[in-house]
Amino acid sequence: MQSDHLSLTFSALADPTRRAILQRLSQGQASVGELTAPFAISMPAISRHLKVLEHAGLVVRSRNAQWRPVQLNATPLAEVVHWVESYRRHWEGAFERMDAYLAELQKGDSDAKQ
Amino acid sequence: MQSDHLSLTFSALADPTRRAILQRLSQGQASVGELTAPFAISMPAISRHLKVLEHAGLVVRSRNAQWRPVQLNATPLAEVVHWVESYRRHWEGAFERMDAYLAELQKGDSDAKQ
DNA sequence: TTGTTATTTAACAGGTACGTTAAATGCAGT
DNA sequence: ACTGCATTTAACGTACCTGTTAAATAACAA
Repeated sequence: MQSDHLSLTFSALADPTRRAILQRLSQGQASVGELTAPFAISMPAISRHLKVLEHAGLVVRSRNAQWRPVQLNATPLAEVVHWVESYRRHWEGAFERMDAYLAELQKGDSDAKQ
Repeated sequence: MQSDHLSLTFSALADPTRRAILQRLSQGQASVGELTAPFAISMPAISRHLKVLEHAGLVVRSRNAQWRPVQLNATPLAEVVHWVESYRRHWEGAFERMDAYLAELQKGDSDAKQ
């Protein structure tokens, strides 16, 4: 496992089950049982996923009797957005080039038809 | 390895060597040898990292004599930003609560001093 | 053809990820 | 203390990740 924070966050997000858990939590806190229900995997497996998310700082846990409610903490995602945003000009550049290319294609098309 | 695109992208980004490669490529295309130089790992290892990045669509490769130039393709990052942005209100909410908390602390502080 | 350079593939090792089932823990109620 | 419920930990298997070195491949140059 990586120790730098960004790697930790990205690898936590790299699993679709964990992203689904975050999505569920974006609607409010939930118990481990509630989080397990929608999936076809065992509760221990979900418990491990929660440990990964907690270690990445993406969820926080508390205690309420025998329940361990899980709550979303989205703050590490700000770091992700910051990192990704530094590449924005590159993907926007690529989209523009694609647009120009498609426009050129279309132009060539209508030229051909005339 | 995950097959859904977002998982593929996130796990490609979860490695600091691969992120460093992307950063280098944001300044222009490079050969495998050039990409290997700054790191303390072997060229086959870099070659494998490039395969992962290519599989995630984050780089594209071409051929020029015996060189295989690598070029950044940032378009998959648009998908990442889109996913992460849907959580923006959550982390901004958290920051606001933190600000309010700090303001409250400071207020309590100056009250105490008077 | 032969040699040189750039890169990839093969074969291997060690560590990590993710799932399972069974046992342990923690808390509440009787 | 005993029972029941929610959750975690333990033990295990399988597969994947990341690195290594040595061999294979591809393109050029003589």
